[in-house]
Amino acid sequence: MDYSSAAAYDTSLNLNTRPLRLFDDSPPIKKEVHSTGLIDFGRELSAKDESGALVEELHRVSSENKKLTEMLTVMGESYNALRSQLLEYMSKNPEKELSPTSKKRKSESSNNNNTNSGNNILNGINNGNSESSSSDGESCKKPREETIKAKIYRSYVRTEPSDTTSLVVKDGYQWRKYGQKVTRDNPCPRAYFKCSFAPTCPVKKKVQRSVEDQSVLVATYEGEHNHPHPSQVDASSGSNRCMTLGSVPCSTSLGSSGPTITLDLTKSKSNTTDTKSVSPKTKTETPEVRKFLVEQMASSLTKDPNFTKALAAAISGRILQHNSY
DNA sequence: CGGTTTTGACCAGCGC
DNA sequence: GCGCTGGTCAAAACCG
Repeated sequence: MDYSSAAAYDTSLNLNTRPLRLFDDSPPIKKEVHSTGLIDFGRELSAKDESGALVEELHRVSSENKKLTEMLTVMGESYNALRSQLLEYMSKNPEKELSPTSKKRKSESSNNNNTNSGNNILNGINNGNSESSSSDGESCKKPREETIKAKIYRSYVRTEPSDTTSLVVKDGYQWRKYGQKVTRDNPCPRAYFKCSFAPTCPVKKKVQRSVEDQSVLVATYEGEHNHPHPSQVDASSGSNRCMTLGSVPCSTSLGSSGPTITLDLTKSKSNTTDTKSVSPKTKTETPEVRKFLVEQMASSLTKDPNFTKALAAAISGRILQHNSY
């Protein structure tokens, strides 16, 4: 997931996580003092200007805080509205939604159609419900079908544009590749992985490049890990391997244990330009792809009821951190 | 030497 | 029944 693509739709929060710039190496106040040549009064003017600037910054931070609170409220309302709509729709159309077909392959193809249309922004939240419902009606199916009951998640990972051959999605887990296949609707091969961290872990992963934008890897996870995350087991390795998706600073991961969201608030605006330079492919991808990526990201964020809390805590923590200096 | 990757073969679902 | 397709298996190759 790349926020540079999201920026095109102005979904970024555009947060000023460094509101106080008074202690930078080159504060504008001192420059102004030097430029006016009032060296004798510079110290006094600087103190007055600093206090004035402090008040101004305080007002600005307060307004931003208020703005953020409003945004969080709107986001929560949107989430609730979206969720109620989904529940209402599912209650009205249980047979359509829960059991599109009784056949495995058919259900997946319909799933792909939803993905390509870009309308189903809730895709990936919990396709397992529909799958399990469909398989419940087919109890005579072979044991292999039982794996369908597992939850299915889909995540999108942008890779280096120059790297068009790798099918590696770094999500922190250990995967063993057991197959590769070229599918009909996509010239790029699809790789099949099994979780090798635990011998009994049933989770499988399919990785294939997007047809529309080959710099985007589509990873489909099936099942839930029956073991803790490797980063939690091997804490010494640390450093959030799971969230280091290539060089992308911000990412979403729809893991089986629930969505894990990282907002790298430490990145300055200058770094966002670096992100853009990393993925010049953004210019060539279609608006549909970008819109879908944004919708995927938005759904990943809004689906987590704790997201607003975490976001507010992170922002307030950053502000307080800078205020304490 | 053990784990991983590659790759052709095989199997099962589905449409005609 | 047959062909197409996706998913999986398993032997060989590869690698640290």
